[in-house]
Amino acid sequence: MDKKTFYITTPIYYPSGNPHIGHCYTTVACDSVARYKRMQGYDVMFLTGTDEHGQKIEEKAKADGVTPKEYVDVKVAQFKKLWDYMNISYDRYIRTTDDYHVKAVQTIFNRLYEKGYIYKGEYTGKYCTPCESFWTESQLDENGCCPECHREVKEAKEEAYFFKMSPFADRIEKLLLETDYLRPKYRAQELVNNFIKTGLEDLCVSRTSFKWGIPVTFDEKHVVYVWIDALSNYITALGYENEEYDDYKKYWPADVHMVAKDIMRFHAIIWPAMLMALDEPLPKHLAVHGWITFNGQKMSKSLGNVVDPFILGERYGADAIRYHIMREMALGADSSFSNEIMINRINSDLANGLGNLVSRTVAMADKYFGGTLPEDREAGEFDDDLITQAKALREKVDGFVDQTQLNNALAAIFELVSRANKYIDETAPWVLGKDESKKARLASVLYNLLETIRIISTLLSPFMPSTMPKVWEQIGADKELITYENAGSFGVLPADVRVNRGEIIFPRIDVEKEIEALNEIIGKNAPKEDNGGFEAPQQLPEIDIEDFAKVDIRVAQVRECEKVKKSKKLLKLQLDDGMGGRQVVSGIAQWYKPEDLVGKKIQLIANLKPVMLCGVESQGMICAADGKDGSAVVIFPDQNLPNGAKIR
RNA sequence: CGCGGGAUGGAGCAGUUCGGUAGCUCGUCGGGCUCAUAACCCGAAGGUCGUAGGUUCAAAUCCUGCUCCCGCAACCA
Repeated sequence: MDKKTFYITTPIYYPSGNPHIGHCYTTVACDSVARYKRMQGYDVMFLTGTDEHGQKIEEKAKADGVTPKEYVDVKVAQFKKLWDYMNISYDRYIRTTDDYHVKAVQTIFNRLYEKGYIYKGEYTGKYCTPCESFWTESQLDENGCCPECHREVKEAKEEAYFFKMSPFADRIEKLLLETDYLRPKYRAQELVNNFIKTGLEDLCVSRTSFKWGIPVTFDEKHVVYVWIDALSNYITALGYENEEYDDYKKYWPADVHMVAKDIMRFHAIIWPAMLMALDEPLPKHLAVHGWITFNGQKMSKSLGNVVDPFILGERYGADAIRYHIMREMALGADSSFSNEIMINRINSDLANGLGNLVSRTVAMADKYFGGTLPEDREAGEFDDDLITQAKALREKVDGFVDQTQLNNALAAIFELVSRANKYIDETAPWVLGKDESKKARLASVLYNLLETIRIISTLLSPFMPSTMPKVWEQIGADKELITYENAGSFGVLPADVRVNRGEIIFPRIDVEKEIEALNEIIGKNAPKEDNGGFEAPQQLPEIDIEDFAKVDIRVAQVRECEKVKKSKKLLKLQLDDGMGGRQVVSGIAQWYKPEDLVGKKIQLIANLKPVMLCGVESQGMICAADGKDGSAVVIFPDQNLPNGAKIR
């Protein structure tokens, strides 16, 4: 008799840096669902991995003076170390550099080509000759120039293979709007409006501008561009078109792909299109979650250090981190993360709520009965309410897990924790303890509490796998009693259950001291490691003095300044350049108000070819440095300089 | 008018689908209890639900205008 299967995946992460708390988010959630499903008796396949090709990796490796493979090997070890640390129970780890994956991708690519879904065409984009890089419109800087060197880019063409998307537009629209594939559903409208109604563009699936990728077998100068390489991991890892594994029939289609919202688009549109082209079944659900924001800002590499999961885990335990992440996470929405929020949550839910419940219950069993409950019982008035709620919990949690609403699942569990704490107050066991004739009643109360804790801890164990066994030890629950089946019934522990007082499960944390300690760690680590989060960009190729002489930089004074209406980044400046004045548009509106600039002297690149930005002409560019948080900082020359003075 | 999300007591959020006394967590204040990790339980204060109109017997909820914030606009979870 075959067990029902359940296949869940994380995205394959891009190892261009070290893993941070953001990566934990998706992975921990998937792990909890995977563990829950295993507990329910499913045959679970939980896949995670790394997406190891691409230009950025190639560059990073070069900068470090190693081969791309050497580079990713190191990073992958970091990822795996983090997953071990967070108790991630993945069944399989796929690397896109794995041999079997490479071959399978080539097969898939060839098949799509043979079917006529892939054709050779030309990729048109903005090309920066000095940097030898293509950029998309959105990657260009505020002046429409190369984001690396801020020089002008030009339209250029490159031979490339394309994947036809349009044949699948209708089916994808239906998938998004009429099925429950996408979670949360409300994002479907956005996708359809933005991408399908505007016409699905064919997708560039090969590149010739870098080498670190899977070669196209029939055209060796091309490598497979990210889509077909990365997305197909979900099936190659099961053995699709390869001999390494043989689980495709068993596990596909996936039950849940979990992703963060920034890659929703690829999983909501491109991935289904690929599968349709291959005539393979579509995954059942795509669960999209938001980002962890830190003090209102999106997580970034530099902030990643601030909430280094290893440091946090060391101080509070992996389970506490897991709990916080999942309790905070709502499907689709962002959730804020700060050390203070996390510590408060650990204190109120884990220490005060659950930990203390276990502690006081076990302590009373110990104190009044020497650790072993007598078998006499006497029911009382508050019992039914508690027992009913306890027995109903499993079904509630099941529902939320099936909807991948883990925050709600945890909320439901902790409602019962609250109920149990209240029950203690209602029944006042310490009063019963003083009256010899109430021993049977007291035993009932404590037994009911132990049973409630057993149910709670069983259902919580997929979320907090390393601490729940400690709870079982303390409440005297034998391992074989901890089952999903038993979590739905009351009265499982033996009547003469024996408890074992143990160490405190979730110690209370002193918020102020802890924040201080963390800040100290951050203070020590951050600047040393990376110059306050700032990485100096690579130096550009050498130029001679003639090249420099071509650039005409001058002092100019801002006469008037106003926002460009249609944009949020642009300011329109009227300058006195000593040559009759000119208008310049600059993308600094996020950091400067018009009144900050009026009257100031600035540095003007005077001979830059004029461009239209948001319908406004810009006859030059003003000099600004990149701040470490990505801001622009205008360089102001001395006020005494005459307008039009040359800078060299 | 590129697309979308949001604006609810001090903070963070739910409620808006199918209008009918505004709810949760944390925090604050008062009380209770003492088994427990200064934890637990009860109670209270605190919101004209961004703004201006409209529909209605009735609007946080439906419609319209406006303001502010945020995300996305093809490759960092």
